[in-house]
Amino acid sequence: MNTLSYGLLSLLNKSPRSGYELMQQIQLFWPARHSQIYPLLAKLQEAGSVEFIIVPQSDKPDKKVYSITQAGKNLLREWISQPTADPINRDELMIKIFCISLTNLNQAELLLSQRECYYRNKLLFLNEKIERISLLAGAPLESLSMHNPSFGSYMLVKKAILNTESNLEWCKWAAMMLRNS
Amino acid sequence: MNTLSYGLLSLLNKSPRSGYELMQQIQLFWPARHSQIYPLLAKLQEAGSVEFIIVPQSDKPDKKVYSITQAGKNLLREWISQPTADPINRDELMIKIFCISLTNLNQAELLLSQRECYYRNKLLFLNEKIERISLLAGAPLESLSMHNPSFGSYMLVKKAILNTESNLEWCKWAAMMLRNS
DNA sequence: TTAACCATGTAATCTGTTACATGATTCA
DNA sequence: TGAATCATGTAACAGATTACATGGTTAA
Repeated sequence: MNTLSYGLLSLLNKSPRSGYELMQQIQLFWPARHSQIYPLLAKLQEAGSVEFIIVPQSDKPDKKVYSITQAGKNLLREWISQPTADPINRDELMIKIFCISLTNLNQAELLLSQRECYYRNKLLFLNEKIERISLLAGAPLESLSMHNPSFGSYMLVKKAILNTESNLEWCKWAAMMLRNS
Repeated sequence: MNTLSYGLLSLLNKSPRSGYELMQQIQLFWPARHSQIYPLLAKLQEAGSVEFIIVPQSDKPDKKVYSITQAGKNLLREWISQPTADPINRDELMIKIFCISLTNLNQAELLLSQRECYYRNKLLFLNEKIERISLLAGAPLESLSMHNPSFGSYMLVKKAILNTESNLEWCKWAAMMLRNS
């Protein structure tokens, strides 16, 4: 059981999903490729933490829809009470910015504007996401209770939005610092 | 040449350092252990990107002090102009918060307060760091030019501070959301 | 007709963590 | 006396990425 396994269980704890859907939806809090997810799902199934049914589809390929078992829920609950590892952030851009004096102003401005664009798109995506959560929750988001099924998603997306906004702010500040050079 | 290698080169581009010092100083932008760094330094040296001298110390163990070579600088400069990978963030806490409804309010509040404490300490550390940069730079930080040797560090620490503040903000907001449950 | 999306899987490789190994100095 | 810091290295293992493999549908 590694962290990604718990991530998969946490999604399945909300509702049954296929491996493909899990792969798409876990990106926001634990980036992973399908080649990592499919073998883990098989292991979780062998261990009795999840089970699946094959759902035939006419327009698309058939899919395996996984559900969490009671054993899986217990595992997840136990894990929550164990010590939490520190967050890990790795960003190539910060290395490049750190030694930006090796290149010229244009290069530096390009790097920053590309990243600003990335964060802008991310914000658009996150705002769409929060609107979808709002519709699903059926209540004003600010008054959501911990037991509302949408609560977890809201907390997650809210954090992603705050972080992305602070990153955008930094991009603008950094570009300004460059222009004043 | 992987990203960590460029991270090491970017530090050596500022000034010569030992493997041990590199290990400590790279944590802020690319977390890595000494067991990853020492073999990479050996490879970089074989490739002619860095060189080292052994500096004997009386009170502490002798150390290898590495410097970047011209070839290393060229490598680094070329790398900056190549496409930049998206940033990667992984945080166990977000998985736990996502399925927090499995546990009780106390558990949830504990998780958040522990993380808040972590971010508070990080902020203290970063503020100390920025003061040291300020002393070193010998000029008001807000007017630092791109070619000042402290510019890169300032950009880096500034981003870390903005991010940590936004994370702290989220922690407080999330705790409030819980209390209103 | 070409690319994108849906859908699942395995193999090879690279990256990162934990553990093993050694040994001096300093501080509580 | 025991823990922490300085200092460098290797080995084993776990985690993550890229590439290989297959094949249908849909929209530009």
